[in-house]
Amino acid sequence: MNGKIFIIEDEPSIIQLVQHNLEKNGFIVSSSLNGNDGLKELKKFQPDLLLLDWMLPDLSGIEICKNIRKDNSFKNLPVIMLTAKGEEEDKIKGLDSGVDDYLTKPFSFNELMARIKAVLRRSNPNTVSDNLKFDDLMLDRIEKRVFRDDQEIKLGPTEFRLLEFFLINPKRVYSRDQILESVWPNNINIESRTIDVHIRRLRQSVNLKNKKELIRTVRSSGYSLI
Amino acid sequence: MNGKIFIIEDEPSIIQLVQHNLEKNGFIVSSSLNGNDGLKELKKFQPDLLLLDWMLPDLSGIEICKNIRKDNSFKNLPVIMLTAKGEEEDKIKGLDSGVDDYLTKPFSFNELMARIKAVLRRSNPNTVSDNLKFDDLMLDRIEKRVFRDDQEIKLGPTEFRLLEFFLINPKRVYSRDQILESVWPNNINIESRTIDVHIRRLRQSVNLKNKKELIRTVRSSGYSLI
DNA sequence: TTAATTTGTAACAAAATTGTAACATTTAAG
DNA sequence: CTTAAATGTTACAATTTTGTTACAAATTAA
Repeated sequence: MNGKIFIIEDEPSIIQLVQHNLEKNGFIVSSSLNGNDGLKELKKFQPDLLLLDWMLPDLSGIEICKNIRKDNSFKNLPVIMLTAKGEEEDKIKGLDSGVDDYLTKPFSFNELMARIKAVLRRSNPNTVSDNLKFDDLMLDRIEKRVFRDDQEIKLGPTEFRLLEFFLINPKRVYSRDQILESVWPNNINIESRTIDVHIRRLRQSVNLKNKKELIRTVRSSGYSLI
Repeated sequence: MNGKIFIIEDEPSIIQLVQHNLEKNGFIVSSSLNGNDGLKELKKFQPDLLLLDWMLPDLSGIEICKNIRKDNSFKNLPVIMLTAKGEEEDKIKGLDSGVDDYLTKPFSFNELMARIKAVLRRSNPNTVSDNLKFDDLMLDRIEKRVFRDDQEIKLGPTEFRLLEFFLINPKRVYSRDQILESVWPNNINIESRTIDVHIRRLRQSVNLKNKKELIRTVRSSGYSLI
């Protein structure tokens, strides 16, 4: 992962948390605690993406966003807006002002990361290197391929999404409900037993001979990688 | 070749010659006849490279160059300076002001082209690719021809753009929506199934006998080269 | 203009994927 | 050991997705 991210956010603890984690993930990060400083710094920093707080001491996030869109050198700068709970009703307004995505506080860093990747992938594919690795397994989200060591593993769409899901937090145990919610398109109704079958299919593909089992069953809880 | 080049030059005949030839080579070109206009236009045009005449009616090329270097959004804009004979003694001064390369008038277009390529290759490699290659496939963007090994492949316009699109990021999987957005002129409405048919046509042309399949179908995701 | 090429879509064929049921096996508790 | 619950396995029909072909409309060349 590489690319520059700028943060405008008045809550120092959030800045610290996000900045630290983004840097750990290979991004170059800079930030401002208010809108006016932010707009100035932005010019110097030339980021690939902007994280923007909705409520700031001086300018609102929306005003900043509109400012940015007027400036030709930032015309296509992707913006992710951070909003506090209860501001949801304003979402549409925000989207109209040219925001690329939203995140409601409090959010998990993983969620933020996912949004950042998604947005960057659209605007500037080179900044996002998207390989998920675990043990001798490698999943390439861009080429949609999976390898174990150097041997390619062919997966169907659902198996791919399932493995992708596990790889984001390997080792973590997920219940069938959690898996269902994250891996299947929303509002779909399938039996929880169906997941077992897909796990079985995934296992069959992933467990090459002479390789150790990668998917763990946690009785009465769910599944995880191991 | 692709990329945007801006020219600031007060001699219309030179502009015409250079602009015309650059466009024939796939560049998008815009120009101004004096320094003040040029500086304004530059902002709008956001070029990948600037051709700058040394002597201009209002500002000197050097002044323009210094101006540009002060502006953060142009910090790394490559500049090639055009000088008339007899100004050589000033070359060093010019280089200090942040010019990337020089060309003494009169110059041949080929010479200019060589310098442009050299400079662009350093600053922005993606803009300098006359032909796209992948495996035994070669697409010449200038002559609009495609070869597999040495055998020419005739493609229709849409097939050509489609292949060109894939060749920029081969291996990467694109959804039908992404393909549609990038390969078809904006605001056009076609069914996503239509892409399948064009893929089929492209395959038929590209897959010569005894050659391996080059276009991969990724079920429920899209297509890529392979 | 006419002829030739290119393009988008519909319609059908083929292939891959999916969900579920039914049965088998394993596990944990008593 | 027996039993019940949870999970593994298999087969299969239904659905979804993609491939293929044909054709009329649109575009371009002659």
